[in-house]
Amino acid sequence: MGKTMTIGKLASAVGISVETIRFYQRQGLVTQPKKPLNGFRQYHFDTIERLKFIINAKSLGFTLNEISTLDNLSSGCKLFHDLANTKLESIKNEISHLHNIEQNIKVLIDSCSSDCKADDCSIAEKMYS
Amino acid sequence: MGKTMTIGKLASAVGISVETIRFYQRQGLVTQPKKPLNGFRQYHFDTIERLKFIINAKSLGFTLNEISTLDNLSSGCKLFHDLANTKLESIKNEISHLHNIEQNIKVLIDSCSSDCKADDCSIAEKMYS
DNA sequence: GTTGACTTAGTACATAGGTACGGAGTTTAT
DNA sequence: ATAAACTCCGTACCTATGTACTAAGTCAAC
Repeated sequence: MGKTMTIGKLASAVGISVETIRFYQRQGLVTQPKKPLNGFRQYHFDTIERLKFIINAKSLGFTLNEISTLDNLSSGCKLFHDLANTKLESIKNEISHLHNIEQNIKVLIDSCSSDCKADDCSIAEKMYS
Repeated sequence: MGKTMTIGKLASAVGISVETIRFYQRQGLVTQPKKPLNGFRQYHFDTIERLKFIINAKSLGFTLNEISTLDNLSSGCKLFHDLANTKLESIKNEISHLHNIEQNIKVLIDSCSSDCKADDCSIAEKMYS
């Protein structure tokens, strides 16, 4: 018998909730161990690493769907490289989109004093056009 | 009789779907005119402006909930100024969050060649920790 | 040997912003 | 006058990521 644990221990070992682990199981991101006689499933130590991988990938902006296509890195990192480059592009796009919005909001904010009649407010002029 | 139109004309006037206008009505963002005898509601011309306001606000990153608290600009633009400043802050935060992610992904991408064995891959080292 | 903490499975709920569908009535164009 | 296009209302569905809850069974501690 190696290092195994129940789902609760696993959850606190990686700092997420039991419900979240179950959810990842339903999504196919984590495999569910077989049910033993007493009914309490035993999770292998490796599952901690798998969950950490998922958590790290999420923090890098990967969706659960994307993570599920990665499976893991044990067969080399080419897949990861490719997905990471794609993600990098989409993040750059998001950033420039947000920069645009930022600029537009700044222009609006600066375009009139902080409280004016609607009739001569250039914010109104811009927002209703 | 002033300028009124059915929902379909309204929708094509502002370039969104009928379903979306109905959705905005359900959300309380647009008021629904009374039902006349023939059953086909007539929308006032002003509703075009209201919808344009909503569409513009959305493109500035405001949520429908936020837009509903704005109501409109006819009572001065102070409310709008305040919300816009708050939104500007949150957009700046989002941008810096994305910049962080961008940096982290770049580091990962550069940290190993594009295809290596899992054992000596520094990506794996970082993703499983 | 009882109390409290834990696990099981399944299902419902939540957010945000819509999209899609169905059947019945109405209007418009030819 | 008839067919196509439009409108009405209500409801269900969609993505993404979980959270909450129930009822029943089990384990561990004192």
